[in-house]
Amino acid sequence: MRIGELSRRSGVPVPTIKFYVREGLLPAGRLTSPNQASYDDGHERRLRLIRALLDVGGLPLAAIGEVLRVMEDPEQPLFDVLGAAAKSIAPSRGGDPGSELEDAREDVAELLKRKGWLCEAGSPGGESLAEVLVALRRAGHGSFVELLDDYAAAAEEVARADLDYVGRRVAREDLVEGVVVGTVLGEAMFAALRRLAHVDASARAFGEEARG
Amino acid sequence: MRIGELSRRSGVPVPTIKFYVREGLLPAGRLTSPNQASYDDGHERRLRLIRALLDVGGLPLAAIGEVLRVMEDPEQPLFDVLGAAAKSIAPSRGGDPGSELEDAREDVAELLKRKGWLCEAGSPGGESLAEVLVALRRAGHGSFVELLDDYAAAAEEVARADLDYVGRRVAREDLVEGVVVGTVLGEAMFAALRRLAHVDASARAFGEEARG
DNA sequence: GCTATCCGATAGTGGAACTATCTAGGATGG
DNA sequence: CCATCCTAGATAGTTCCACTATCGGATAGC
Repeated sequence: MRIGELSRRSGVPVPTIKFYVREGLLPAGRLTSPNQASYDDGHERRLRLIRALLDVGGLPLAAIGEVLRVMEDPEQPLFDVLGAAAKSIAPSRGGDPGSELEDAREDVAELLKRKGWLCEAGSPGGESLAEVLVALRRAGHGSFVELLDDYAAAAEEVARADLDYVGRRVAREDLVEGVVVGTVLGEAMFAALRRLAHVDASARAFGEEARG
Repeated sequence: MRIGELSRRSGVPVPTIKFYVREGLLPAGRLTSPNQASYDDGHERRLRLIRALLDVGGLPLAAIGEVLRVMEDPEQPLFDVLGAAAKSIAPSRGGDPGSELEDAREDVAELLKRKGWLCEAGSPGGESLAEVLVALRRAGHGSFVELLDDYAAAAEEVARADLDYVGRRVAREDLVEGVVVGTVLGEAMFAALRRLAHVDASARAFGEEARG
């Protein structure tokens, strides 16, 4: 197919497709003549993945590029694919390190020990968590961390479900994509469900009269 | 205190504070003379909240402004504060509505019925969820929705914990802030925990050798 | 009086994600 | 074989967002 059809099928404008090719997010089409190229289903699939990660996952294009590069490389151990997906999500906010972050990192390490989780506190997730704890304290809501254990228990459940999902895939390509999609879109899915659960929980707690 | 000290205490540059005042995110200081103003702890607190929502929550300033406006208005029912916080998070992506979204909305309605949740499918959370389902299907990972029920169960747990947290607050101001912080930063906290849980779960499933 | 700081206003910056335009060439129906 | 539309590749421009810089006065505190 030519770029016009790819655009029609995927819903992405032609100039945007060209832009993604320039940015290295999408492989160029196979040239059939100096100014004519053909695209296949792989391009369409890739394009849909990019849009999903961008629109729903909210990842910046640069992060999407990194994830795709790791995904594509068959040399990369699967473990690193998961790591890359996780790392790309982290907004990587900068700020003065300070002792607050140190304290938070210790809290994270304690949590991991308490739960017996097999991961280091220095991993991307651990760093993100420490940053969240710092932000909570700086915003005057340090007591929110009391919910850490409840949250962790729920996260464990979700992670089990996620792993079950990717475990069902056989081809490496599918598996890798499953990890990425699961990590990124799963986050959005859970966030939406959590908001719905909030509505339900507060309707039950405060009663229907709170709506009027 | 004057703006310089506010800046030092909060870690936000003076021009940025002025910018936030211009944008209506932060009330102006109390003028003590035509070109001199004084700021108090409330300003500092507000500033920390803005930075937390911006840096960790990733909310755009416009959304933060809306949330703050709802928070400040004592006329607003608490229920709406939660709604505003939830709505602001939704990335509000636009695209052709299509029948895909209709189908997804039905799936959401079915889920709510199945779980017996007291909320309408048309709420912000429901719309977000429907959009995620559409994105999953468009990306060729429609089977990921099989995890919906597991995710929903975990979301229920988290929501219970959240409500417990805000329920402990007495003053309306604190309560409202608790809702906002809980909604926004709680999401980031859970996301980080989920990534840690992924590492743990895959370490257990694939064994330690997967690291090398 | 002197220097650091401040107020308010206006204009400029840099990054992200496109979008527009242009040239030169190819595809295709009649 | 010609008119019309499509295409590749290149360059430049746009929009939005979150700041950041600069300026002309005025004030604080010694």
